[in-house]
Parts: sequence; C-alpha cells; structure tokens
Amino acid sequence: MLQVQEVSERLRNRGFKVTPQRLAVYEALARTKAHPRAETLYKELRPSYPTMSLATVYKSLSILCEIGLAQELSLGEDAFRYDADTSDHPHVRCIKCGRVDDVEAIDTKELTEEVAESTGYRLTDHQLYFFGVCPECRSKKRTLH
Amino acid sequence: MLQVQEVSERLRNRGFKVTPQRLAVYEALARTKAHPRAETLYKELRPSYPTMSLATVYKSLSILCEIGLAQELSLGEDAFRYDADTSDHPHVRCIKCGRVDDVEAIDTKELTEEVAESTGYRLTDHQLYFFGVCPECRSKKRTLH
DNA sequence: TGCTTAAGGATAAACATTATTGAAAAGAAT
DNA sequence: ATTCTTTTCAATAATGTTTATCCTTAAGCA
Repeated sequence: MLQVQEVSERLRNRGFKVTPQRLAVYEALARTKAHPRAETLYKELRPSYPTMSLATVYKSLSILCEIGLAQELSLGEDAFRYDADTSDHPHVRCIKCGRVDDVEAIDTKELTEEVAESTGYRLTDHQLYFFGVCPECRSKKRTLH
Repeated sequence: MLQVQEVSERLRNRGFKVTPQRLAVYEALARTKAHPRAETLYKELRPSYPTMSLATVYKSLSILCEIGLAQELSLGEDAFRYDADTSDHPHVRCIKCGRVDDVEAIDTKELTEEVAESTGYRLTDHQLYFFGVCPECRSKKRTLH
C-alpha cells in the first residue's frame, strides 16, 4: 500500500491531476484484500464522500490501472473486480461463496516462457484464474453432510 | 469436433431437447478457432437460420457450456468469447489486432498442484490468459517503422 | 397422431460500463 | 492571494451485453 505522496506523484508524472476522489479510491482499494467491484467501492466511499459519483469511481479505477497502481480482474462474473496489488500473482475464486483470494508464492516465469515459445507472441502480461472451493466452504460442507 | 450424433446424445442425456438451433450453434462454434462472441455466431448463422434469435444463441451456448461441449472465455473484453475445445489449454490475446489463439502443449498440472497447496482450495477448474503481440502484428510493425 | 412440456422468437428489461455536459476544483502563472 | 486555463466532478443519459418475459412452436413420447 503506497503512501498518499507516492500516489500523488505517480498521478502528476503521468499527466493526471491529483484529486481527493482519486486518492480515496486508491486508499479504499489498497486497504482491502477482497478484490471489490466498482459498485462495492462506491458504497464504501459514500459515507466519507457523499457527493462521489459511481462514474468517478470507474474513471479513477481506469486511471489507476493505466498508471500501474491497480489491475482489473475478469473472472467471468458480470462485473470486473479490482486489485491494488499489481504484483504478478494468480487469483482463485470460490465457486460456493464467491470470494476471490490472491495466490502467493507462485513462480510463473517458466510457464510464460513456454507460452511465448509455443505461440510466437511477444508477451506483455497474463492473468491466471483458478476456481474451486475455499477452505471455509470445505469445512462447512463437512459439518453439514 | 464431435459428430451430430454425439452432441445429440449428450444433450438428451442431460435432459435437454435436441434442436436444429442447438446443433447449429455447436457446429458453428466447433468449426472455427477464432473464439467468437455470441453476436458473431449469430451473424454467421443468420443466412442458414434466418429466424434464429440472438437469445437462442446465448441460451444454446449456456447449455453447451453446462454439458461440457464448450467453454466461456473472459478475457477482459466487453463480451464473452466461446470455445468448443474444452481441453485444458491456455489462451493468448493479441493487444494489437484482438485475435485470440489457443496455447497448445502446455502442462498445467504442476502449476495447479502448487496453487492448491498454497491456497488450501479444492480446485475444480482454471483459466489461463496471456496477452501480447501476435507474430503477424510483430512482423507488420517491423516493416512499417 | 395427439399430448405434454420444453424451446424458440421477438421484444423488453436488467445490468455494468461509458459518454456527455455544465459546474467546480486543481495547478500554474501573475 | 488572484486570475486563468484546463481537467475533473457529478448527474444523467446512452450504449452494449446478457437475461427475463411471454406467447407460439416444435421435440419427445405414448
């Protein structure tokens, strides 16, 4: 989670103005590990920023992604999710409760090289999504039987 | 690409009726490697099936996915893409021309095991997406400069 | 062939996301 | 500080994809 000063500098350097709304969207996103949707962030920010518009949340997220302070997740749901952790890590979604978690400590270098070699593409990015049942839902199911 | 008889049987076995529309959607999808959207399939089918509705294409695709004859791709675009090849393979999208290709001959078993171990999830599925510049666009760029 | 029920077609609706527009605020120069 | 220029905000309309509705039609089966 970056400091306000770093986020501000990053915005300015890329030609975007620094506004309270953009900083607030970044902070709300960076504070959580829940990979929220735009709508969720909007509702979360509303108490502190009663005049903030949903369109502003979308616009801010778009800019944050553009300047490398966030990434967009496309997990096959009806809406995108967002993550302020832009490090190269896969995501996993529970098909029971819908939660999305980070997958840590996975080295994707070898896989990427194999794909580049196999396809002839010059690769710039990737998104790895896994689906299954999370530990919590697994234990729930066991106790219910 | 499965035969009509096999598709019909699969539909019947899962309690779905066999209709010309569903067979046509499967055939159109299985014939191509372009990973089309619903809209694209709709336009492609229209000459042969003038009365087919776009809603029917969507419903057919949904059923095909449910019975394991197709899969839905969520590549971060504004619409889903579909693939009749349900084997476990990654996809790669060209950020210049937008084409989506299959990635073949990649073993994802080890990666999946690592993720399962790291997260504690019981994994059921995954989608691996790569992004970059395809060989055609790479050579185009080189000749232009 | 007729019966039952699911499926198709046409269309409206729902939903997420983007574009538009006038007012307000940010950043720079004075 | 003040003014000026330009971007951004908020509100709302618009867009485009996907889903639901509703009535008609066709599939499966006795």
